[in-house]
Amino acid sequence: MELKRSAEGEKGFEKVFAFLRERLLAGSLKPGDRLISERELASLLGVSRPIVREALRALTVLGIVEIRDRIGTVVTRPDVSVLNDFFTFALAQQADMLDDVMQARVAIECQAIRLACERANIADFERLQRALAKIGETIDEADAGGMADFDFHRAIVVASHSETLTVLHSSMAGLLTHSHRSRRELVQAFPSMKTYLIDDHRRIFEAVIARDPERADATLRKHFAIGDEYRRRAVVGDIDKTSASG
Amino acid sequence: MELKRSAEGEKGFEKVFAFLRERLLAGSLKPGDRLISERELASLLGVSRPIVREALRALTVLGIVEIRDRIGTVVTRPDVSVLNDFFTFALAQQADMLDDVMQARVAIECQAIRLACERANIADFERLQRALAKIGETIDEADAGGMADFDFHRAIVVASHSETLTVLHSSMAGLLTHSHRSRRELVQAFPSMKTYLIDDHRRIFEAVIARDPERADATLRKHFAIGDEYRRRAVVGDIDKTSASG
DNA sequence: TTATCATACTGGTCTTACCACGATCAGACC
DNA sequence: GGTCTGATCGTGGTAAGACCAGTATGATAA
Repeated sequence: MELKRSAEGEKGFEKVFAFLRERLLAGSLKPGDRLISERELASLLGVSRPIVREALRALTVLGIVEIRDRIGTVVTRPDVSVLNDFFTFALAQQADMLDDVMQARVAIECQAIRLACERANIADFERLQRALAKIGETIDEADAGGMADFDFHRAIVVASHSETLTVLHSSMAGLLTHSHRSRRELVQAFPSMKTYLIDDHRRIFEAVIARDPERADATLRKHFAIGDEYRRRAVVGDIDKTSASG
Repeated sequence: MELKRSAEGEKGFEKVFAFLRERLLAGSLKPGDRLISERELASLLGVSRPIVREALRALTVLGIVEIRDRIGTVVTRPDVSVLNDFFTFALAQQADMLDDVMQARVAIECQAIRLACERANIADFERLQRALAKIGETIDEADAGGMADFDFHRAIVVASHSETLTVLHSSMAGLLTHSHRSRRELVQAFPSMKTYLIDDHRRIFEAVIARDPERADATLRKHFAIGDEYRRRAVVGDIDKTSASG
């Protein structure tokens, strides 16, 4: 009983969580490792099994460990789903967050495309090219078109070879997929969007090929701005077909 | 046939979690609301209290609810700590992620400063000015200097008035604080860093004041690039300072 | 009316116990 | 001797009941 006070009032759950976090952060617990059993952990830290399970469950939702039924608890590589969950909940309670998330997406992609200009390899180029072609093929389809659009943008982020940027971008994917689709549905309303979508993405692609970060960033940024403009026009019902691109 | 098992194999925890998620996503549970007690929830869903606590704990680490001792469980506004925890763990298991996180930070800040140029108000300007002054005052102190540096950058993000960008930036704060400090420790080694730090931040400030997104972005980006350069030089030993006691 | 206190909550935790299944190894069979 | 089989043990998954320590609230006493 007296050993419990290992760290100033840590209250059971905190104790277990801190214990595991320590090992995980210190690196003594690495992905693939199997934790000791819940019972051992419980007796080791002087807490009950339910408390241990609370801590393990907490680490599970954080994507740090995975509880395998009748097998044990193993450390996993950090997973994106946490961020997905978070954004899902966050968005549900703050609908106005969508614009915010969009801003974050722009941030991530514009940085990613700069890195992509430096780091992209042949495979990345090919993936981008395929995505670009797909955009042209599916220009008249809302669903497939939105998918192709998203794939292209994801290819940019992947080409940055930055795990963190990819993770962040993916975490917003769920939310933005909807955005992509609704944008695609505007194609029928704005014929000029076809050229906008195709030409813009082609210009972006070319900038990456040219390995010109500034141009790529600027082009991508303008691409987003024009997309916003279209959406704005759709909202106010200002249906026309002027210019585009630019 | 039993109602308990009618929920398509949902295994207790999943059942509770799904139940709460449903309410949270549907909006019937909003921030500030107090959930029913654990005991009620348990009997309502036909599970035991420890299971309910697992689910509540899961929501807690996701920053969705807050369990208040002897008060109850209340729904909170989405909190940053989730992302903090995630990035902390993720980084611990992938040390090479630090550079990646830095890239993400650059992404967030460069986007934030663009928004700040549009949205910043007087209070934001004042906060930036104070942070700028602080940087000058603490130029010779590693700890306080690093703090002032970070405060300035945080002020930029805050001035963007974007919740998501702020959240993301904050989530990387913990990791990057260390980076800031070590960078500050280079000041003694590179006297030229003093002018770099002061002048750069002043130029960034001025660009925001001028509400010039392009210039602000470019200046901030250059600021980061120069910082990288200093760090690179320090790594290759292009200096000869008190190499010990680092 | 006010102040005090008993009581019925709340969450926080522990304990014990059972289940179903995977892993393992001993023994039986080939 | 080698292989297959099966019982046992350990694992996670869960239930039920109990206790503690505070809080909130109401009733009672001043």
